[in-house]
Parts: sequence; structure tokens; C-alpha cells
Amino acid sequence: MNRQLTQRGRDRKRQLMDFAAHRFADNGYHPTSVAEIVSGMGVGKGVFYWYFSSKEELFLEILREAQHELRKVQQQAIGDEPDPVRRIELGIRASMVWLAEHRHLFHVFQFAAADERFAPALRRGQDVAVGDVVRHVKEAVVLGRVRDTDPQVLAHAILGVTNNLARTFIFERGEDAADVAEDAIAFCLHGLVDA
Amino acid sequence: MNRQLTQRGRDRKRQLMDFAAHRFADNGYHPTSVAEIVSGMGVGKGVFYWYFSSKEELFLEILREAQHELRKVQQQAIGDEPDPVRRIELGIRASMVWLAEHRHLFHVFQFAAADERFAPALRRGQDVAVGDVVRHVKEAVVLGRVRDTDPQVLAHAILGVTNNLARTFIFERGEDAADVAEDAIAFCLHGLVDA
Amino acid sequence: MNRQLTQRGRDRKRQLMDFAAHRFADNGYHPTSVAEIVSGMGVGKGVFYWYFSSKEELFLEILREAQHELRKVQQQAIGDEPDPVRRIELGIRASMVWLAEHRHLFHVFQFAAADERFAPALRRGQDVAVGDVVRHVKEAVVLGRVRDTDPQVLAHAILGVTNNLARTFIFERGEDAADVAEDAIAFCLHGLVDA
Amino acid sequence: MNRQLTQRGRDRKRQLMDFAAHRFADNGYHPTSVAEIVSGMGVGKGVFYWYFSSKEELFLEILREAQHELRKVQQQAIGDEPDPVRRIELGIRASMVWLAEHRHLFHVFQFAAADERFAPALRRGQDVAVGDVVRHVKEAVVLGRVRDTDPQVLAHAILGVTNNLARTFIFERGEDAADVAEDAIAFCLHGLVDA
DNA sequence: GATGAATGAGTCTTCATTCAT
DNA sequence: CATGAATGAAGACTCATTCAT
Repeated sequence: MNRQLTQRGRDRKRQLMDFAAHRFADNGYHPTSVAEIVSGMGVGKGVFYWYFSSKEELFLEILREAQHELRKVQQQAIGDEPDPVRRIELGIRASMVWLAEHRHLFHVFQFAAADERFAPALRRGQDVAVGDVVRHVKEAVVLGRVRDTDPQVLAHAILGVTNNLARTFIFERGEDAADVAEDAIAFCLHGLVDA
Repeated sequence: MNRQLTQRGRDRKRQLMDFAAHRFADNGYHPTSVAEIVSGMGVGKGVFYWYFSSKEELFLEILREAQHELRKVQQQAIGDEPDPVRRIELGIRASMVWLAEHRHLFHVFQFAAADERFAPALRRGQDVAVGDVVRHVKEAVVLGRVRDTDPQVLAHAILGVTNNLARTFIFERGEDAADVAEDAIAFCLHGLVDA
Repeated sequence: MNRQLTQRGRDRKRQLMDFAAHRFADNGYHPTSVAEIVSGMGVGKGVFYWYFSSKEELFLEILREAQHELRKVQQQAIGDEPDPVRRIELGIRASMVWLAEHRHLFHVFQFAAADERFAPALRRGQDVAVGDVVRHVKEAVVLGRVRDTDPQVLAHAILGVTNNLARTFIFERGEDAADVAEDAIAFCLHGLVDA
Repeated sequence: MNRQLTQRGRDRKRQLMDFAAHRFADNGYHPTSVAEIVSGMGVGKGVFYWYFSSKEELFLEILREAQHELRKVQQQAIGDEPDPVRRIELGIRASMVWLAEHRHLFHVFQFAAADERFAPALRRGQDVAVGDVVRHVKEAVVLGRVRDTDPQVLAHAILGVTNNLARTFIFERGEDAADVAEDAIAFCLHGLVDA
């Protein structure tokens, strides 16, 4: 499915991906039918299969792109900040804001996690994110800024906090992303018990 | 669908729920068909609809029971421990062990989270769990054992850490539940930066 | 697809196979849709898949059964005739009559021959038929009743004559099967040049 | 669809027909899509419909050309041979060799026979071939070289033998066309029982 | 002449649910 | 209680054909 696309073709594909991502986010992967997607866009069914070889591939493409975007945003936010702990903070904050602005993609991540078919792809992307965090953590440990624990554990814990707070407070309760980010940062840095 | 069941009937229903929970965990809700469930158990379709009015109801019943079980286990672990921080620790530990032993139910939670149809039910159960933690947190704040932050935030952060570490280290990497529990507890208590 | 069928189920399956065989014969395999078959029988689409796991399997089952039937008829016709040449004659005659009465199955054979997916199954059945003829031929050679040539060649030549004359004179021109059988026998025994 | 084609156009059309004939031979008529043909040739869909008004017409054109070719070869082989029996022999031999060299066209004949849509066209061509043979047979009968039977029957029997032996021994078993031709000739002339 | 894009009816197949026995 | 049978809407995907550029 590596077609030579014209500009018009590239636009169509983009529209399809955006539209489908929202439908997936609203209904889930299985309940969203190809028919629904194409009719929602007012195009024939063939259009879909002109751009994607299957519904599964479409989802995967959305997923990969979202992960790629998120990472890009994190890296831009971090820039060349020298302090590793600050880098973690900046990463959490940037993620939170991006997720708030792309909540449909957050749901896409959720569905991917729930489906054995997509979990591997999701995992691959997450490993990259974890790897980024792990690097900062290791550096911080060396500097004595973070206690010397398995960095993988710390990284996954951070992601768990970020995702769960985002879901609960941003998506379910509509709170402000920046505020929730601060909460996540505070918890990740100090836990329950204050230093 | 509130039938008077004989003992035999109750056993049947139990078997169906267990079997279905495993299929759901392996394949997901949508890809698991009623036909698959009944043929896997070697019974006719009528049996299924004798005990459950629909596939959806079956899932819901599994979900509710799992949440109920998990909570029961947490409460038993906590017993009448007076220290609220210890109670949180005991809760995390018990959850981790139970999840490790019932990983299929962990997946059931995941699917529920991913499906708008089941999310409300899941949320209701989770609110109970959060409520439990919130109570301990509040008490601990009063005692000056935990810093004075929105207890809801802390509770959700704890759940996020617990779930994410369970998924990653127990299910994906097969590590020991007790060890992972200690990691989760340490992170929840002190975060990255040691006191 | 090895279901436990009741008498009613077996009847249904039979009806489906007969009906489908005729549709296949009239339209060919590909142009005959499952929808056409079930709607032609006035049943729901699910019925089809209750009895056959796919359209392909249905065709295969029709094919196998037809080959089996044809062979049975040949063997009954031959009985315990001691003369091998007479046996060949009886076989040709019986085949011709059976084909005339089951012309739709003749077409099924044709379609099978044309489709790479079914050719192997067809071949397997044909090899059995060829094997039968080969046996008679060998015996006849020993008796000096037939010239000593590769029996496989003779067997396939006989089948070619039989099939082609059946198609042309029985199906296309509506001639009498018994008469055509005599023509086929004469040609097979003596060729163009009279002895 | 009678376009004035440039030389380049004629070449294109030829390539398309050759390529398509091979795909048809490999997969069958229905399973071979126009998309497959054009993409296999690396051209756009428009090209196809520039040269052929439909897939059906393409097939028909291939079919007609093949029949025409085969006949031409037979006539060339026969030349002005005066002996009618020799003419039949030469025809069988030439056919066998041509089929061996154009097995994909043999398959095209098969598909045509299996599809009611193409059968008439095929029949028309075959009637020509039969007519040729019939003429030789009649002449041979007059000369007392062949027994006095319905020449149509003899002609169709000869075709049946030729085709069936070609399919079985040349295509399926890879034997030499010239050898198989001799077998076919021997059978057609003398049948099973030697004179 | 030729391309990428689009159409939409049609294909096979699945599946939750119901029903007769 | 339980089974095999049946329903039919819906799903993913295909494909011959047409069209705008």
C-alpha cells in the first residue's frame, strides 16, 4: 500500500486519518465501521481502500503518527535543558498539554492497549518514551538528585501517574491541563510524603 | 434476568463467567463471540441465554464481580491496621498480588476502560476504590504523615502507578508481584526524590 | 464444521447441496453468490454457514460426492463381469448414462478443472477412476485383448473421449446417452481405422 | 472499440493481451482483476480501457486470437498433404506441440469452456476445428481408410483424446509433446484393440 | 494517451439473538 | 433446562468501470 499520492491524495488521506481517529476515540476500534467512516466523510467505500489496505492498518498508522507527534512535542519542550529533573518536569508538562489538546489520540492509545493486535505497536512506541525518561533519570541519579532505584520502574511509574491523572482530571473532569501537570510533577517528585 | 438457580445452575453460571472472562482477556470483548464461549464449554446457545440476557450483561457481571473481589481482598489485607499510611501500603501490596493471580481480570478492566459502554460501570467501581484510598490519605494528612494535597489526586496517582507497574513488570516481564509492590509503594511514598 | 446434525439438518444440507450444484452448473462457481443460493432457497444467510464453513467447502463437498457417486455407479454396472474389455465398455456406458442424468454435476467437474483451487481435489478423484480403468486395461493386455501400450495413456484417452462426446452430443445436442455411449465405446475400442 | 492504433499502441495492446493471458491462465478469469493486470504491467487503469472496452472483451480477444493461431499452425503443418489420414495425424501432432508451447492458452480454453459467457465463442472456434477434421475424415471414409461412422463423432473423439492427453501428460506430468502426440495418434487410429 | 482518484454495488462471512422441539 | 436450527442486519473488503486532470 505504498501508493504514489498527489497533493490531493495526501490531503484525502489526512482527512481520513483525522476523521477516523475521532470516530475511533468516540466509539472504539471495533464498533467503528469502515462504512461509518466513509459515509461520515461523504465518500465512496473504495476511497478508504485506496489509501489503506485495511481498517487495521489505518488504526496502526494513526497510532504510530500519534506516538511520533507526542514524542516530538516532548523533545521540543525539553530543548537543551541541562537539568535532568527539570527535563522530566518539562516532559510531563508537555505531554499533559498535548494530551489535553488531542484527547482523541489519548483514547486511541487506550484502545491500542486493550487490543492484543495493537499492543505490540503501542509497546514499541512506549518503549521509546520510557527510554527517554530513563535517560534523564539515570543522569539525575548520578547527580544525586534522584534516589538510586531501577530507572525503568521510575519511568513507568511516571507514565502511569501522568496518564491516569490526565484521564481522570482532564478528560473526565475537565480540569486545566497545566494544573494537572503540576500535580503530576509534584507527585512524581515527592510522592505522598513530603521531603 | 434474576433467575432462581439451583446449585447446579449456580455452578454452570460460575463456569461460564470464568471461561468467558478468560476468552475476553485473551481476545477482547468484541472479538469474542457467544458462539465461541458456548462451544468452548461444549454447551448449546440456549444455556448462555438462560443465565445471561446478553453478552453485554455477562461482561458487566464479570466486571462487577472482579471489582468486588479486588476490594474484598484489599479490605481483608488492611484489616484493622490503625496507621493510614500502612493501610495504603497494605492495599497496594494486596492489589498487586491479586492482580498477578487474576491477570485475566486485569485485562477485563482494560477492555472496560476502552469501551464507552462499560466505562461508566468501571468508573463506579473505581470510585469506590479511590474513595477508600482518599479516606486513608485524609487521615494521614491530619496526622501530618502526608503532605496536604488534593487527596483525589493522590489516590488517582497511586492507582496509576499500581496499574502501570503491574502491567509492565508483572504481566509483560513476569516479575514477582511482591517485588513490584515494594517498588510501587516506594514510589508512591517518596516519588523520585528521596526524602 | 463437523456438526451433529438432526434429520432435519441433514435434509437441509442435502437441499443446499443440490440447489447449489445446479446454480454452480448454470452460472459457474464465481458468478454464483452465496446470497443467491440462500435467497433462492428462501432461507437466511446464516443457514448456509451453519452447514458449510465457506462457499469453497460447499463446492468441494459437492465435487467429492459427485465423484463418489459416479464411481459407485460404475462399479455397480461392472459387477463381477470377468472380461476386462467388457468391463471397460460397461464403465463407459454407465458413466455416460449417469452423466446424462446428472449433467449439472458434469458441469461441476468442468468448473473444478478450470479452477486451480479445486483442480487437486478433482485430480484425486480422477486418479481413482483412471486407476480403475488401468486395472482393466492391464488385465486385457495380459489376455492379449488390448495392444501393449502405457495403460495410463489408454485410460486417459478413454476418459477424454467419454467426456468430450458426452458434452458435445448429450448436453449440447441432446442426443441419447445410450447411443453416444456406443459411439464412445466403438471409438475407444477401434479408433478411426476399423480392425 | 476499434481504435486506430499507432505502432506503439499495437505493441501495448499485445503486451496487455500476453500479460493478461498468463494471469488468466494462472488464476482464472474471475479471480484476475483488471487492477492486477494494469499494476502488474506498471500502467494506469486508463491504459486498459483505452485498448479494451471491458475485461470480458479482453478475454474474448485473447480467446479468438488463440483459436486462430492454433488453426493457423494446424493448417501450416498439414500443408498440401494429400493423404487424409496423414492430415489428421499432422494436425494432432501440430496441436500438441503448439499447446505445449502455449499452455497458458490451453488454460484460457478451459476457462472459456467453464463460463457460459464465453462458451459460445469457444464453441464457434471449436466448430471450425471440428469442421477441418470432419473434412479429412469424410475423405478418408470415401477412400476406405476409416470406418464409416458419423464423422462429427470421430472428430470430437479425436479432440477429446488430444486435449485430455495434453493436459494430463504434458501439463501435469511434463512429458514430451512429441511423444504424447504419438500416443494420441495411435489411440485415435486404432483404439485399444490393435488391428 | 495516460494517471491517480473515486464510485458503489456486490462479495463472502460473522454474530448476537431467538425459536421450535 | 438444553439443543440444533434459523434469522438477517452488519461487517470488512473487492472490483469493474468512470472521471478529472
